[in-house]
Amino acid sequence: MHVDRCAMALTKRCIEARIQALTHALRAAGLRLTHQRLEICGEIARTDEHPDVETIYDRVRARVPTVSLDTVYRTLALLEKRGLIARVDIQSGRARYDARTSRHHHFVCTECGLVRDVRSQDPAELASPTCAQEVGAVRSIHVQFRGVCSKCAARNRRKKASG
Amino acid sequence: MHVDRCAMALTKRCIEARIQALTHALRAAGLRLTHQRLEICGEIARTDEHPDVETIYDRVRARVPTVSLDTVYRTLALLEKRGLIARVDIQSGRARYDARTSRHHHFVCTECGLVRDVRSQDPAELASPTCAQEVGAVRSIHVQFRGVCSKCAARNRRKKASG
DNA sequence: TTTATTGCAAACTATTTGCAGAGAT
DNA sequence: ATCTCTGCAAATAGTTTGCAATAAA
Repeated sequence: MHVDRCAMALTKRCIEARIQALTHALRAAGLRLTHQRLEICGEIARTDEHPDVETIYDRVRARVPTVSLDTVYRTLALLEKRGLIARVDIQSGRARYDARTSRHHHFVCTECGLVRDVRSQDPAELASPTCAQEVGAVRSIHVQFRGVCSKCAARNRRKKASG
Repeated sequence: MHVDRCAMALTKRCIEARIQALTHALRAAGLRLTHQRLEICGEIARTDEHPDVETIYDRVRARVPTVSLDTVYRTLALLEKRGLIARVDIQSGRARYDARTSRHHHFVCTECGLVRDVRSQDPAELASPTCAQEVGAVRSIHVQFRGVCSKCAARNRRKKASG
């Protein structure tokens, strides 16, 4: 019997739990749980295919024909801001270029946008796991460490102290 | 004496080598080494701050006032296509959302855009290296394995066989 | 009732493309 | 001389925003 060690299947239980987590968090924050938001939460919770905004919009529209694309954008942004869902692919709408061709990672400051090269210390870290290899042929590995750079952290401390 | 084990300084030698690599590759490919392209290669080679297109444009314009933004875009795209420089941040101009909150990585198919969750096998893999910690406080780690999914690979094989 | 949320439309940002003329080989 | 490359301008894609109307609490 073949056991897929990498499978991360989505059970009904799991979907329900996700919807609960999303809706409860909204309520707890004193935000309104509108019909639209409920359906958007449902769609994002019920899939693992990392849909883009347009796709979620289309699916929600099948249930709520009057929903607007803007509302989908706003709701997803809201959920992301609260850490309830994650945005894949994009940091900002801006491409940045790097002439360094050797393998390395990037530290990205989420406040000022600073990008600094980070040498990978552990060579093994760069080996693509068998899970990824099962999905397809891995050509490159991109690692981003996101956080707040020391400059921004210092600025924040100053602001806090003075404010 | 403090030794920065993570420093990746850019020496004059290194910059020259980069420019050589870029310009030679263009020539070798039978492409024209225009004044504009030379300056763009120079700017991208001489920095490690991962400038965005607008920034490169501004810098090149200081030397070549008549250069257009389009040319900068086109040249960078050309260099990237040939694997001479790398694009950071962006896969496509499209955000995708993920309701899974547990730590995991992503396999991204560069042909069809498929995104699949990849469980990280090695827990140590997720530890942020001290190099990154020196730049700032790491809040999250994003790992993307880019390549061609098995479906696309199969389609490519079929196309090749029939064509 | 109150105030957050919605839908519309318009604005905005980053990027791409068609085309005629300029310039590298 | 040839044919790629450039600059212009317009188009496009994805996303955000202002505002009056709507609906959740």
